[in-house]
Formats: sequence, C-alpha cells, structure tokens
Amino acid sequence: MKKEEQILEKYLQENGMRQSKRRNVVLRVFLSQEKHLTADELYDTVMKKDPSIGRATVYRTMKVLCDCGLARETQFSDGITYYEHNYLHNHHDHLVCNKCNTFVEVIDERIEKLQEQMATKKNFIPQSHTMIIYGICRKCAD
Amino acid sequence: MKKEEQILEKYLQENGMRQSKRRNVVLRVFLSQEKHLTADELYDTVMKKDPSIGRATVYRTMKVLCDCGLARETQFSDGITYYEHNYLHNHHDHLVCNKCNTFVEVIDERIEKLQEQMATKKNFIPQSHTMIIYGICRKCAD
DNA sequence: ATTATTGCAAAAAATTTGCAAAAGC
DNA sequence: GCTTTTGCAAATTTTTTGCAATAAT
Repeated sequence: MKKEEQILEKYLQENGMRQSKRRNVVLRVFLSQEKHLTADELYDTVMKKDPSIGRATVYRTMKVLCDCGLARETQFSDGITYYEHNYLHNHHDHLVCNKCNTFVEVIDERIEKLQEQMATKKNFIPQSHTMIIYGICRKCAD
Repeated sequence: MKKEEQILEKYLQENGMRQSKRRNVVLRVFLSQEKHLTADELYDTVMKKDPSIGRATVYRTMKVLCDCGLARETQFSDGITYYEHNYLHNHHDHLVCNKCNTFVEVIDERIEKLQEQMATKKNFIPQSHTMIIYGICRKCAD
C-alpha cells in the first residue's frame, strides 16, 4: 500500500470518517498525475475509471485530501482552483506567463526564510503561503 | 479633476473608448474606499449613488480600471476577486488569518528584490506578483 | 450620424448542498 | 444496525454575454 493511502487512512480514522472505494479512485487518479489539476480535469479522468462517480464526490474528496495534507489548492488569476501534490513534493511557488499562460515551479530558500521572518515579526504564525509571479516567459519574450 | 480621472480619460481616448457618467460613478466609489472590495460590495455602494447602474457595468468598469492600471485584482483562498487601489499605493502583499479571515498588508523590500532576482535568473520577465501568507493572526493565537 | 455603453435578464462556469439510497464498520 | 458516504439534480455564487435601447462624440 502506498504511503499516501496510509496517510489518508489515518486521517479518516482520526476524524471518524470511513474509507470508500470511490474516494480511493479519486486519490489514485490524483496521485497518478504529476501536473496541477482542476476539479473538472480530475472528474474527467475519474469518470473513465469509474463512470458511477459524480462531480460532487470529486470536490468532496479533494477537500479531504487538502485537509489531510496530501493536496493543496492554488488559484491563478483565472479564478479556477487547481490542485497539486503536497506530500513528498517540496513546496514551491510559480512563475506564470501572461502571454501563453504556462507556468514553471520555483523555490528560493532565501525568500522562504524571509517570509517566515517577516510574518513572525508581525506577530503572525505562518502556516502556508502562495506566491505567484506573473510576467513574460523566455519563449514569449522573443 | 483628480489625477486618477485623468489617467482613465487618457486610457479611454487612446483605446477608442468614450467617457460615461456611470463609469465615473464606479470609479469614484472605488476611489473613495480604502479597503479591498469585491464586485458585490462595490455594486451595493454604487447602487446607493445611482440605482440605475447594473452589476454588469460594475464588472465591466473594474476590468477597465485594471487595464489602465488604477486597480488590481487579488484572489484570496475564498475564490472571490477583490479589487484594490494600484495608483499611488505602494504594492503590497498580504497576511491572511485562517481563523478570522482578516488580513493585513505587508511589504518587505528584501523579498521584493529576491523575487525580481529569482525570476530574472529563470529567464522570466516579472511584471507583477501576488504573495499571500496564510496563518494565525495575533488575536486568534491566544 | 455613428459607434460605444448600458441595463436587464439570461447564460455560463465553478462549487455546494439536500436528500434518499447505498456502502462501510 | 447505525452512521457515513454517495449520486443526482437542484441551488448558489460569481462573472460574462447578447441585445435592444440609450448616451457620447
């Protein structure tokens, strides 16, 4: 059994929730994709595995996955919620191209440190963050 | 006449658009409020000034204000679009409390510098960014 | 006069919810 | 058996759009 499934199982147990086949299908489809996914894209793929699974279950399951720390939500400027892996995947931020809308993941430890420092100085206990830099990517700059 | 109105006027002229009373009402209501506003809050206030103005006009006007640089959009984790001033207001980021949902504006020049540096190193031309740190605020920490 | 802007209502898009039926423990 | 989970469809919420009427230049 995958580590991720164990994490989910533990979370469910601790919160008086039950395991279910459909929730596991959503989990596995989510884990099998390395990209950022919208609820809709996830639903499409889940449908192919098990057509009996509805949209609401995908939304409800992703909420659980976020709560137990396996997934996290990010919103780009299009207003749609994207889900990305959050376990054994280093936290990262994004550079989003204003022209072609592609993005790359980035991480800068110096920025991470300063973010923590700054929040703490403001008497704020940081738990997570999103940082998105919009601009023009290499390809579109030519 | 306010500087902001001149900026809008210039933008409209350069883009073959016309001035209009209703657009000006939305602009003035937006300028009169110092906080972050949702389209809905804006609509409520605009309605009181001029009940003949519809929701669509508020949305369309805010789009124009963003395009001409007077406003900017930010999305917190609630998925709703907030509009904030972008002219003669220093750029800033946000600390959002996960418990009470209040936020404070912050700015850290060292982070700003590093963001620029990092993007450039990735062959990316940065144009704008959003950085939101979620956590627990001073009040909710007790 | 010509063309942009608007209100309105309807459409779209994304997500949530109520509820009876099915599934897990 | 009791309680959680689910599908479905309907409801909500936020934003966009089509169009005929109106306003700006």
